[in-house]
Amino acid sequence: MSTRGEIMQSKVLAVLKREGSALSAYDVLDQLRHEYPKIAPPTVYRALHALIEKGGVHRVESLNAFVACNSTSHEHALIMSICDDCGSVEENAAPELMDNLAGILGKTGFDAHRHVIEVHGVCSTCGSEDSTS
Amino acid sequence: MSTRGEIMQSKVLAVLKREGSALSAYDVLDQLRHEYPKIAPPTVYRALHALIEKGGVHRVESLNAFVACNSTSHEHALIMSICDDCGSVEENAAPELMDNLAGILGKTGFDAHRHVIEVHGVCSTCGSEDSTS
DNA sequence: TCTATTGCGTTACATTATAACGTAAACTAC
DNA sequence: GTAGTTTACGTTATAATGTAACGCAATAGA
Repeated sequence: MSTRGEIMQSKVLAVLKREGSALSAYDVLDQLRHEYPKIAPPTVYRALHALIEKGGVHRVESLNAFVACNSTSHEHALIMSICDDCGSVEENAAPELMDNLAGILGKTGFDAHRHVIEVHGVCSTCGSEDSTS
Repeated sequence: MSTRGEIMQSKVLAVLKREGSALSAYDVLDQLRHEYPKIAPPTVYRALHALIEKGGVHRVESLNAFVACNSTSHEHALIMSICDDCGSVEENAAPELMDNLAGILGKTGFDAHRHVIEVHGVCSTCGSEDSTS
């Protein structure tokens, strides 16, 4: 096990954790440039891919962005609630929903490998604020 | 009501329908170049956005691609099953699953506006084929 | 130490998507 | 029908996202 890549991975993860919201790979890149002025996209993407493998980071497909995993139990299929106001991303495990989904797809003969469940809307914090724009 | 944009929209939709699978905007562009040699990305994206508004086309977020809607009833929230072997995309309406999801999110105070439910895997056709690679 | 492996830095490029602007088509009113 | 308005088009340019490929350097194992 090489520990070589893990320095960069922990830096990337730290950046993502500092924000509660999803960041694009290039947002992460910009943050890391302070410490590593010559860093380039492949380095960031390599770290992100490794972190996704490990489950420490999730890709938000509908934003082309990345977010630190903050679910206590590392589920492999979860619901992501994305607030279009403030950008926050919440994770929810919902085993019954997954069972339900598996049932529906099972009937069609589809063999599911990966689930992307992303819900866009307004989080409770933003929703309860006065909408005095 | 201008009918002006609809010519291009119907061309784009025709291309997407000819394939059962998801196409990138640039795949569509290449197809249309036969008929419109000078067509450029904004034209295709404009048509795609209009078609998505109308419900004739869905965006596949996890592929950055587009697919013609083939569900009989135009549901506004559906499950897309994406075969990673052959690229085919199936739509399934699942009202109970949506209710289930709404229930889970309702408890968290999240107000859902748009659902992205995409399942990657292997379709029944590809799954039943001999895997003599 | 020697060697194999792995991931890094770097350059370059591929892919996906949009901004901005002038123009032409279609619609509206007269 | 013609003037004014709107709308989408074509065009150019560029932004944003993501990867291929290569040589090198660090680590691991013998």
